[in-house]
Amino acid sequence: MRIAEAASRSGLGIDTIRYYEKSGILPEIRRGTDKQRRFSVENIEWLTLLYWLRETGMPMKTMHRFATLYHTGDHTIPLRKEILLEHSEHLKKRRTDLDHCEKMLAYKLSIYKDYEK
Amino acid sequence: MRIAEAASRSGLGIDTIRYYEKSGILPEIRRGTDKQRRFSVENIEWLTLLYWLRETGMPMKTMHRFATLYHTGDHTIPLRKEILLEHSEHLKKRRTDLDHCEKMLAYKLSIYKDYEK
DNA sequence: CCTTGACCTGAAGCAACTCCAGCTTGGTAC
DNA sequence: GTACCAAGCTGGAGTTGCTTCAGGTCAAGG
Repeated sequence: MRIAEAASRSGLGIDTIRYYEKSGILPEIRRGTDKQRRFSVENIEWLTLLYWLRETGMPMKTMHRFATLYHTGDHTIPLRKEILLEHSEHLKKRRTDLDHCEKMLAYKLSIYKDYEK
Repeated sequence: MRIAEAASRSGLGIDTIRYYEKSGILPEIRRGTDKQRRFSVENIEWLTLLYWLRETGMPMKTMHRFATLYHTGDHTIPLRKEILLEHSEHLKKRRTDLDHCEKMLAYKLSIYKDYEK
C-alpha cells in the first residue's frame, strides 16, 4: 500500500513518515517501479508502534536506539525489553501527572462555579 | 523570592520562566533595585498552573489565550472555564492513549518473554 | 579590591515535526 | 495521443517550545 494509506492506518502523518524514514527509524521501505513507497503489513505494524510510543512521549533518540537494536538481531531482545519496561515506568509517571492535573482543574472549575452566569 | 526558588517551587526551569515571561503568558514580574526578578506567591501559583498545563500537553497558544482572559477581568470566566473544560477532555483522551499503549507494551513484552535469557 | 555566585539579555541551537515549491508519474477523458 | 488531474517525490524553509551560550551586572564575603 502507498503512503496515504500507511498514514491513515498507523496514525502518523504523511510528512512524519517520510521524516521518520530519513531519520533512520524505519527499515528501508520498498519502492514501486514508479519510485513511490510501497508499505508492507510489517511496515504498518512498525509505524503503528512508533505512533503509540511517540504519542506517549518517547523521544526519537530512544526510538532510534530501539530500531537499531531491532535490526541487529534477536540477541538484543533483553535490551529492547529494558527500553519497553522503562517506557512503561514513564507511562505510570504520566498517569499520575494526569491525576494531579485533573484534580487541579476540578478545583479551579469549582472556584469558577461560584461566578456562574 | 528569586528565580531559582520560583523554578524549584513551580517545577519549571529557570530559562523556561524567562521564556514564558518574554512570551507574554506571565503577568509582569516585579524587579528589585538590582533589576532581578522577585516572584510573589501569586506568581508562583500561576507558574505552577502553567507547569501542569504544559506537562499535560496544553499548547502555548492556549495558555496565552487563557492568560490574556485572566488579565482582562472576571467577565471572561465563562471563556476560561471553557478552556479548562476542553483541557479536561484532552486529559481523558491522553488517559485512553496511555491505556492503549500500556496494553501494547504488555503484549510486546509477553512476546519477548519467550526469548528470556 | 578581588573573586564568586546568582542573575541578566539577546541570540544561536535543537527536537520533532510541518509546510512549501517545483517536479515525476500513472490514470482517465476527450 | 495529448491534456489534465491526483498522488507522490525531494530538498529546504518555517514553526513550536524550549535550552544553551557568550558576555555582562551586581552584591557580598575574604
